[in-house]
Amino acid sequence: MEMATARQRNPRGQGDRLRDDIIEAASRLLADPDAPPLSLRGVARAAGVAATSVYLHFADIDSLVLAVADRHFSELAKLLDDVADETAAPRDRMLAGCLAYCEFGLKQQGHYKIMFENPLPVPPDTPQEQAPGWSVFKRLVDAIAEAGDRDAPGTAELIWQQLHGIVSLRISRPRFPWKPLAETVADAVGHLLDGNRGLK
Amino acid sequence: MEMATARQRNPRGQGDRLRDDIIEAASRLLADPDAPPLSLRGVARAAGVAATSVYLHFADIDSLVLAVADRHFSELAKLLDDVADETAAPRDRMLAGCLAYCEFGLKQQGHYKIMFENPLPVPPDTPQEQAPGWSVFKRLVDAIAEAGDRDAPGTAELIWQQLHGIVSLRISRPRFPWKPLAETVADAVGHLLDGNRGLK
DNA sequence: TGTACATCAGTGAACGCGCGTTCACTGATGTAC
DNA sequence: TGTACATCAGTGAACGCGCGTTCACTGATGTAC
Repeated sequence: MEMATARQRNPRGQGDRLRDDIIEAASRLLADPDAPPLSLRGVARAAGVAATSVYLHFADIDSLVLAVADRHFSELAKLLDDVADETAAPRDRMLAGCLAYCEFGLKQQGHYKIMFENPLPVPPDTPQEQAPGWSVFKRLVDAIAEAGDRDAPGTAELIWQQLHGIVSLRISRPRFPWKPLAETVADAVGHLLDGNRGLK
Repeated sequence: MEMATARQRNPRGQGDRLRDDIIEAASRLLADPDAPPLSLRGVARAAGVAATSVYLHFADIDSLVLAVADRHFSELAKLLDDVADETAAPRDRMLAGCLAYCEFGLKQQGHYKIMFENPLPVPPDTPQEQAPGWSVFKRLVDAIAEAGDRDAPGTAELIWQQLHGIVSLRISRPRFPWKPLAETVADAVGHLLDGNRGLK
């Protein structure tokens, strides 16, 4: 029964603010990685609004989930940019980005699952560069290229898969005696980067 | 409306056969990675049995899901043993096991998700060695040790995470232009094994 | 040999609940004349 | 300046459905005497 405090109606011309509130509410509900599947009525309840009001902004829950995911992809991209700005050496910058990715996933487990653990309901003819999360992957490729790797796209593919495994398994196996996160990430990336030709 | 053909009642003393049929039916429903959440009534329907009959063998769906997962963990362990028996050289054997793990996950996407993509409803005081999937992880550690790695548990942790990422992302991003599976696995494992100290 | 009884392997009706979706409605705020 | 009307930002009742769970029940098969 997580009712929001009573809303007052938005002023004229600002009806879109409800859209934000609904995304916010859905995001709150999805934060719990073990949350039951999102329901339209549940979201409306959490947003403090009539069930039917959700229809004013979203055709169905799928497009709402997509909007939530989009929001968090932007958030993650911004986070990665911030981290990159704070680090000078390209290789350290790349590593810091990888660690930040994992920390984001482990702090926001429910959101991470929405973003990366099932196919998002995107139209089937969407080009890769507009696929959800593309901007995040692109940042990884660029960081790896700047770190001097001779096959940045290939290495990025490997490293992304490694990082995702690190996050995903720690979410699904919280009781496994994992090594400390920073150590694991540094170790894994160190091995995968540029074939580890004695660079480390 | 996927009704099974009409059942006849099991003979006396063989009531446990329904238990198997229910697990079978649930497994069938869970094979689809995009299947809606398992429902008790759905399983009963698929097993061709009254909804209440599920209670004769399972207290709730959680324990049914656990039974399904257990079954597939055994199946995967056996598969890995079979693969190991067919390969002589320790390093090749290890690599073949890794590839088999990924192929299993990609062929049985729904089951893989149940097994590895969320915490299974196991009692919180279960020791690691009885955690679901432990036997699979143990096989990986052993295979890595036999391949001559000097830190088999540590390397196994890294490789497991890598393999899981490979499978999980290919399930959730089916339209991403992934490299061929065997190539990716060989490449990743080659880098991670024993610090890749020029062994390859 | 018969027969009463216990057990086993399920069934079927009924309940209350939350869900997605529809439809007509409300009431404040702006705009045209 | 007044007033009719349009628009905007939602609401509330109602529907049919599938769900988990309860409860008393059925009917075949074995067992005791």
